[in-house]
Amino acid sequence: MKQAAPPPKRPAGRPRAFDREHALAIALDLFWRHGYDGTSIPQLTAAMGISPPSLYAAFGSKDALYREAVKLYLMQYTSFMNHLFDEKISAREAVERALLAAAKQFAQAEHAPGCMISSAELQASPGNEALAEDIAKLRKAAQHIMYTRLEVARKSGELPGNTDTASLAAFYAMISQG
Amino acid sequence: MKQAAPPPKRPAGRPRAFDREHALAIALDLFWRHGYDGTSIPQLTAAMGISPPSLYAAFGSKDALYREAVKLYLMQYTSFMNHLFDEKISAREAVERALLAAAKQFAQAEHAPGCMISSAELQASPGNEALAEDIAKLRKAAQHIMYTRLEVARKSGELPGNTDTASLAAFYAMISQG
DNA sequence: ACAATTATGTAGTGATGACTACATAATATG
DNA sequence: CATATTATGTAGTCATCACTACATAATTGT
Repeated sequence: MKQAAPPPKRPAGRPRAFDREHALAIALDLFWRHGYDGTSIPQLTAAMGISPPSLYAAFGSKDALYREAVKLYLMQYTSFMNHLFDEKISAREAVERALLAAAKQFAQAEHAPGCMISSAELQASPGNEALAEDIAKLRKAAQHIMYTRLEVARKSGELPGNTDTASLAAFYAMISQG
Repeated sequence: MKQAAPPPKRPAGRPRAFDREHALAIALDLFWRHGYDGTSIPQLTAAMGISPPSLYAAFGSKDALYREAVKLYLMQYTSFMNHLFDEKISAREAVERALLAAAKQFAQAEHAPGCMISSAELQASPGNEALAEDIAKLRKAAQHIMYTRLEVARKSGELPGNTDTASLAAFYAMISQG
């Protein structure tokens, strides 16, 4: 029970000496570029300008930091998927817009090339199997979104009834990740 | 000057106790699956059934072993590219056949999924820049082959004169690597 | 002022990486 | 048989990894 706590200004204790969000953005960039195993704690702390204990106090572990980076990645760089939920346009147009937006996104030079999720999947090394599986789930989820949209279109007669929507979704997913 | 050396049966010295080619094939499989950094010397020696000194005596270094594995990969698994040099069929058909053969190739369960070269490119970590650059060259070379074939078709009037062959080649390369 | 709490910096831990020194075994040639 | 040559096995080297123990500094609440 917090009693008479005004607006909780600060959580008490010594304040953090660096910007947590900025540090996370740096981690995202490095992980994106070099993968999980390819990015070392010394690299991260050097780029962030902090020491290992600060990193661990703020993020817990390398694994946890990576997961948070992926979360940020999904929030910032996969908004193009929203086109798929726009019911006011046809499925064909929705997919086309999503792919165009994705291409535009991934072509920007300020990011690392390619999709972080699909790149990460190939780099699975022993010891990080749990992480690799979670990443695989994410990729499959994205693919499932497109599959669902295509299924809706097929049932509404917009696509031929015998269209292989699963393959189509896989195909489009592949392209947007290339 | 070798004097009176019959057919050179054996090079003298203690004979190797394992099959070098078989060991190389194992290395290719591991590198393909887990990438350069993701494959450790203990992993390699364990899978080959030999000890580190034997590996180093036979292949020199991890870097050299990887390059040799890539060489084997190119010889064994990129023959589908040959369709592009078949002048008796149209460019469209050549590309189609190459893509189909590539898809069939990469779908086989006995190999690791995807293209070894393009997977490797994303895993570049500091310290292996030289290797990463060489791999990038290989990928660009493969892309250039397809580009050349399309250019021939364009100049011969088979494709519209304003076709963006470079983009087309990139597109097809992307798909075959997906 | 004092206690409680949280962050920081120095320095180090145990594990694992690529790679090798050294003695020894197995083959060729004289 | 002797010598040169090459491979093997044991064991270890040095670097780097993710992670942390510990003392200390900075803040909040009483």
